[in-house]
Amino acid sequence: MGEQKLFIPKGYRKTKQREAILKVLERAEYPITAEHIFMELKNDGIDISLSTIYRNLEMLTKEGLTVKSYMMNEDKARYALPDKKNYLVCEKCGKIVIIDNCPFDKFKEELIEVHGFDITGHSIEVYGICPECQKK
Amino acid sequence: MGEQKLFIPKGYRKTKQREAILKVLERAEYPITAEHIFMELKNDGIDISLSTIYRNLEMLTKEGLTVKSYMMNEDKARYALPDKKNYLVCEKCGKIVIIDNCPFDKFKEELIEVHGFDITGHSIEVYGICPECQKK
DNA sequence: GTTTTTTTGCAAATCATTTGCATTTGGAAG
DNA sequence: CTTCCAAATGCAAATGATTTGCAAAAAAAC
Repeated sequence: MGEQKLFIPKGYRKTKQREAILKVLERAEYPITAEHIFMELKNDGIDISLSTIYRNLEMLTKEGLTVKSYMMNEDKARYALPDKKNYLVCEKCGKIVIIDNCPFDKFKEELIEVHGFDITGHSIEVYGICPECQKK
Repeated sequence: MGEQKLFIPKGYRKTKQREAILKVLERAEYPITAEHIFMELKNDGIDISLSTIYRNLEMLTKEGLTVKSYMMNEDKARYALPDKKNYLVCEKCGKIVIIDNCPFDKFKEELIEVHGFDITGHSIEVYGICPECQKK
């Protein structure tokens, strides 16, 4: 199933902190914050410094292994593997649902044609009310 | 042409600072930062406090008159009128181009069907290399 | 094992954004 | 057009996420 193959990019060393961070990102179901990773690891009994987490997230993002994003009304960055980059957020309960078949791909061609850009990436965030909250 | 009709939302007072901020947002061609508004107004000879700008942007965003977003590799928020919400960013020169005919609308129905969300908003950010930078 | 270079942890520094509070202002009511 | 009060502003201080300097620890190289 959802097996990822996150690896430590070439040129960087393999450390237990680095691997632990990757593991948390792998099992996360949606974009998470640095603080979230910190807590998660604390639960796992792994002691790590927040700055190490930030430094690794910066590296991973630069290397394209993770994607950084911000959620509406939140002041902290979230990080996720690229396949969890597009998501729906429920404005009531905060539930986050990943958009699997990214609708964007179908528009890519159109955008290239209209604007002439060589497109390298994108990020889509959608807000709404989830089915459960609609019933209330 | 591009005439906007930004107004001060009902229940809020008309102040010269508020109007000045709205004016800057109207003439901006893409999402701008609070600092940008501050500078712009300083140039216009209008003296205003940064906190007033932040307070107004928060209000405008809450009222739906502006949209807040973050750009890749930037740590500060940007604000724009809703029609300038979706844009392309050149990774080389930083040029920003607004996506006029938002491709998203075509997917809205599909998303509603698949996830059952009642969709209230979205934001799309696309990265790439602009035509000029491609030539270099 | 020893050396070299990267990574980490800690504490202090940054920097965008927020907040408390006294003062000013808009505009409703008289 | 004066009076009055809530809303808005400015300033300085506080906040909170993220970054950074530096010495110690740990990888990979030798």
